[in-house]
Amino acid sequence: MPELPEVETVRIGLQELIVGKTIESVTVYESKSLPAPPHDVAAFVRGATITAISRRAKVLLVQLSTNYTFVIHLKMTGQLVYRGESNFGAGHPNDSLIGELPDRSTRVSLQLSNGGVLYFNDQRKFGWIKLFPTTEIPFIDFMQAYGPEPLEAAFTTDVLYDRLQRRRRTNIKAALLDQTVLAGIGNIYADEALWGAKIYPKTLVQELTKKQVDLLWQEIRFVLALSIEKGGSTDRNYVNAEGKRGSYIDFARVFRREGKDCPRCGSEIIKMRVAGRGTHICPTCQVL
DNA sequence: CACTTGACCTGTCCGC
DNA sequence: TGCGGACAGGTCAAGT
Repeated sequence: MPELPEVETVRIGLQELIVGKTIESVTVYESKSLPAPPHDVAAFVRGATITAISRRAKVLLVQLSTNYTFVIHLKMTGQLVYRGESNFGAGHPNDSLIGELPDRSTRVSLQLSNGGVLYFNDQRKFGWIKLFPTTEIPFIDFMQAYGPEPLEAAFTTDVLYDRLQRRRRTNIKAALLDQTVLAGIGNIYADEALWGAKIYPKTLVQELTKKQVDLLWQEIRFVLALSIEKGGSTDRNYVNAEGKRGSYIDFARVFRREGKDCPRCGSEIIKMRVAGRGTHICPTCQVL
């Protein structure tokens, strides 16, 4: 579900809503979602102040004053929604996509000292929250394996070209979804960027010209930045920290637009299967 | 080793 | 309406 723009949108929202607030208690509705002895977690975080929210790849990091950090992966259907102050005890905002909380997909909640509550909802239970000592975070195996952040200045077109060399014999769609090549792209933005660069998703990485990679680099940055501006994509479950939807999907050129016209050439967009994932292309613009 | 497939879960949608 | 099957934005372990 949430890819880089969605996770970044949640991060921005949480930064506004919960930084500086103190954790009073933790409620675990589903132990799979917070895989640790709950008593330990509750004891470690009680009384801790939330000092910063950051993001690496699709992972959110909620840093606490006690030198511990919550590491959170939303996977396909995870949501982090804050309810407090203005709407405390009064149901929910009218423009929120979700209703009264907790609901049946609520897995964990954090009660804050101001009366606000942060809810972790996750319909499919793939997502998780883990607590780590802050100093250990850079050494966690999956954190070490992540490729570069595509929106950082250090991510040049040459960096993309070099990173792609580790998956020369697979197709470009699978390579873009590989978080060790570059971090943060998922199914939506892989399809959108490949359409932008006019690349057929089954093209082998080793067949791509440098010129194609340059264009792909540009399109990756374009779609990710545009989506953050639009508050991410709400196709099904995704909502931001206020429970509101994102609007990138209204600007999508191919994703979930099968049967509709390609905005560039007017051909009918088709859906196919690549790297085990539903893949949307313009059969005229994107050819081998 | 590089790469692909199935499993993890719940919910929804589509065809019969 | 009911029921079975396919599918859904991510990532691993297990398979080839």
